[in-house]
Amino acid sequence: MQKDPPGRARRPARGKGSTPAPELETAHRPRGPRPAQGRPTRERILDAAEKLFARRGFHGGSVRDITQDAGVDVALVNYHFGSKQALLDSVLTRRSEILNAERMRLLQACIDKAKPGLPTLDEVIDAFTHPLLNRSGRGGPGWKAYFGLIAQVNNSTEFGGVIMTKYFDPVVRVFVDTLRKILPDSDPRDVYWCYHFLSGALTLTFAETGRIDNLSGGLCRSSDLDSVHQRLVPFVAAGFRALCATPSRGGRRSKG
Amino acid sequence: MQKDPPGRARRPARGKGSTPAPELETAHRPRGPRPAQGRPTRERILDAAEKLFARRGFHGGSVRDITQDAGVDVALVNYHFGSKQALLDSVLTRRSEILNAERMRLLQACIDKAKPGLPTLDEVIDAFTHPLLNRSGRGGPGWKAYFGLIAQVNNSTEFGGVIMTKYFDPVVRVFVDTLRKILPDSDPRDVYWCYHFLSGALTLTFAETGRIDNLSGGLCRSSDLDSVHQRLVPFVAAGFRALCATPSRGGRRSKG
DNA sequence: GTCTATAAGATGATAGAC
DNA sequence: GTCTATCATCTTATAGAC
Repeated sequence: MQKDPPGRARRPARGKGSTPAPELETAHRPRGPRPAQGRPTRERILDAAEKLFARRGFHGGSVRDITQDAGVDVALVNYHFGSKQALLDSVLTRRSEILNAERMRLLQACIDKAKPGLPTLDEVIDAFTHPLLNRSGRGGPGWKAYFGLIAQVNNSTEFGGVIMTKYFDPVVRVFVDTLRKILPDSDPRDVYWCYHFLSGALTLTFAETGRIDNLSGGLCRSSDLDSVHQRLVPFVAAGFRALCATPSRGGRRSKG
Repeated sequence: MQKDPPGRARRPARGKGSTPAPELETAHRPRGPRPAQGRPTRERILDAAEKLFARRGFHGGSVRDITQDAGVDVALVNYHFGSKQALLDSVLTRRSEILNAERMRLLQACIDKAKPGLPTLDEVIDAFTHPLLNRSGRGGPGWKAYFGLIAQVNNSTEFGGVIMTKYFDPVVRVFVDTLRKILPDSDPRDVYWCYHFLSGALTLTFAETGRIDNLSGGLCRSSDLDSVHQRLVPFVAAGFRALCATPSRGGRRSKG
């Protein structure tokens, strides 16, 4: 139920092929000060929004901060995206599509490789986590910021349920279904809760808060995502095996 | 280095015994409209802040929203706490002290019980997680909101490192030290990372976003914290065992 | 597509009466 | 300890010139 911006197109049509040539300073541009660096305004805004939303949250990063960081005019957020909320949506969409495609590709690859059998638990968990941790660690500052934002969204009462569901759960369903095939005796509820634990452990990693650095006296570094990945996969796999190897009807382990 | 509020005490002295009697409407109060329900203004503000910070984040919950929800005047936040940031600090302190005390008590109890041996992994993890999940599930709406806030703070780039360290790491250190005694052959880095995974899985649970409800088609409910606890302890314990049973020098499992 | 200018209201914080 | 009133600034968003 968003207010409809009167008398103007919400999203200007944009042929994907018509991306402006990356020239720096040419002849006569009407007035524009900074479509600079050959990066289109739209992308500049997305980059800055990603960075500031990650740093200070959706409410903490203002449209003014964002446009200032992007080096473009304040009004251009509303011109290109329609509203601040719609800007957040665009930020999340941009990279989630890339990630979802890669995750599906990797999952399918390890399923195919194992045929006519099934892939191992570790292989599937790896296909699910590696695209994310790898890009956060090696994809550059944009990806790093994106995952920092995901970390906050996932744990947010306000956004967690809707946004994560919308952008990631289609792929998560395929992932969970595969896991259930590998763990045929499991109670489906156990599998879902194990996925939940994986999600929490993974997204806290994205936040790179530096807490573990302090806690461990420098032994561990938040930014060392390879070390995390090396450990996250066997940690989670062991958890899945502990809970999902048996049917566990009627509740496990009552306490007290 | 916060600005020093000129010419006024930042925190008015407050004898703990002098809590006003819980009368509803008596004779002649000078002008006050709502110290109502026998709940002191300070507490009313803390309750409302907790609720709104949990719902919309620190930046998303305004001082005006908070005081309106508390039914008190806007100016009273600055009178009682000095600033919005200081209000957040007070919100976090209030319940963390209770939790830390209970966690230490439970941990010590299971250490004593096991003497001259050591407690089990499951017992220690239970002592660490049960006070939180139990209060979130049965402590009432104030506790529920508090943990929702913790969920966001833990995954926040802005606050995660400083705030979690300040309020919880003293107890976490004791916890980790105990775990290392139980897992004498482990690489300390593995133990820290396992704690990190536990922290992520636990705090995502606090957020109760409803995502798992949707994903599981209603099989799991975010609000069913007993089910989570039942599974979290063995999940995490299995993860610890998988990683921390061996010294693992020189990095485990290289991938590709 | 980008700019200037501004609307219309929200924000954190303070001074001073009571 | 609580109120009224207000400050100075920031907020998202829009209208219209170029």
